[in-house]
Amino acid sequence: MQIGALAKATATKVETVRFYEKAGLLPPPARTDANYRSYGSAHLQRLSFIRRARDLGFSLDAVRDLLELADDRAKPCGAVDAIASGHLTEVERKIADLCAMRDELKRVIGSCQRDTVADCKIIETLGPRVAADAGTPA
Amino acid sequence: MQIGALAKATATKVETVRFYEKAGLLPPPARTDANYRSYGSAHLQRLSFIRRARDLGFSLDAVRDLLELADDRAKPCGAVDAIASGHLTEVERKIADLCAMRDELKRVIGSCQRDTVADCKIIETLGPRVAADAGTPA
DNA sequence: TATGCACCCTGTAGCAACTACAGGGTCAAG
DNA sequence: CTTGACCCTGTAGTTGCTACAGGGTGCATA
Repeated sequence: MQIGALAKATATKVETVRFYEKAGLLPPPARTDANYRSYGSAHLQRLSFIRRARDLGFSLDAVRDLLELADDRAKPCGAVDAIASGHLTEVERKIADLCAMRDELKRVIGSCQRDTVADCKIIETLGPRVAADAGTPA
Repeated sequence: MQIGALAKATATKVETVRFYEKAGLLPPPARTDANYRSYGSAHLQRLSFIRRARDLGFSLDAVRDLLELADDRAKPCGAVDAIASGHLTEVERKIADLCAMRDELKRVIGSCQRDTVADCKIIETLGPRVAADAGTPA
């Protein structure tokens, strides 16, 4: 299987496959006489794993750790759980941050019904209407 | 006002202030004899504006556009609204994506009560249990 | 006066996680 | 035998900073 076929099978760009190899996530495959990468089903499985983990928002570092754990079937499952739970916490934090942004944006957008920037509540909210005194500017 | 004071007043790092200047968000201030940047209240206002917009998640490009609009008080307010609304849509999309991630993560994490990676549901979910056949691997 | 320290300067390199290109080689079909 | 689709390496770009390295400035204190 050439890199293009592997990429297509996993909905990944060819450049990204090579990037994962360089990043140490995907082991370097055998090469043909023409120096083309030649992949087998083990690579397909591994890249699928990487894609799924990335889709769940795991960082490349986390994916590397998960792959290492997955490779040693005797390792304790708790380590996997710890990575996933830590990531879940992080995702929940991001959601909370974004929800706060969303609420504030909605509040700000809803407050403006004027015509020009001079009266715009949005601009007003962003920059406090301090007297346009320059102090010691330029 | 020196760069350090401006930075402190806006909870910004000194390097970030210089970065905003290079990025064209903050106009270059006057310099002292020693070539130190010298800021006035106009700069303080502008940097505050930038910070607030950034806290709301606007990109630097969007902030640049907002600043341009804010500078011309005759401009129509609708342009501001368009930028903010577009950003709100984007934020809502991100929230939806993250919530989907969170739900899936919770599902996956909750499903595993085993001891080792061999039985771990999390790993199982990430890599489909295809027979560990290598096909034409290395 | 010296010297130490906090502050300032420029310019560049690094982070994540790719993506895109430049400038080539390979291979099968028409 | 040429066209096109594929492959190769290596580097630079993206966003929004952050962190140096390698200097200069300015004030207070011993």
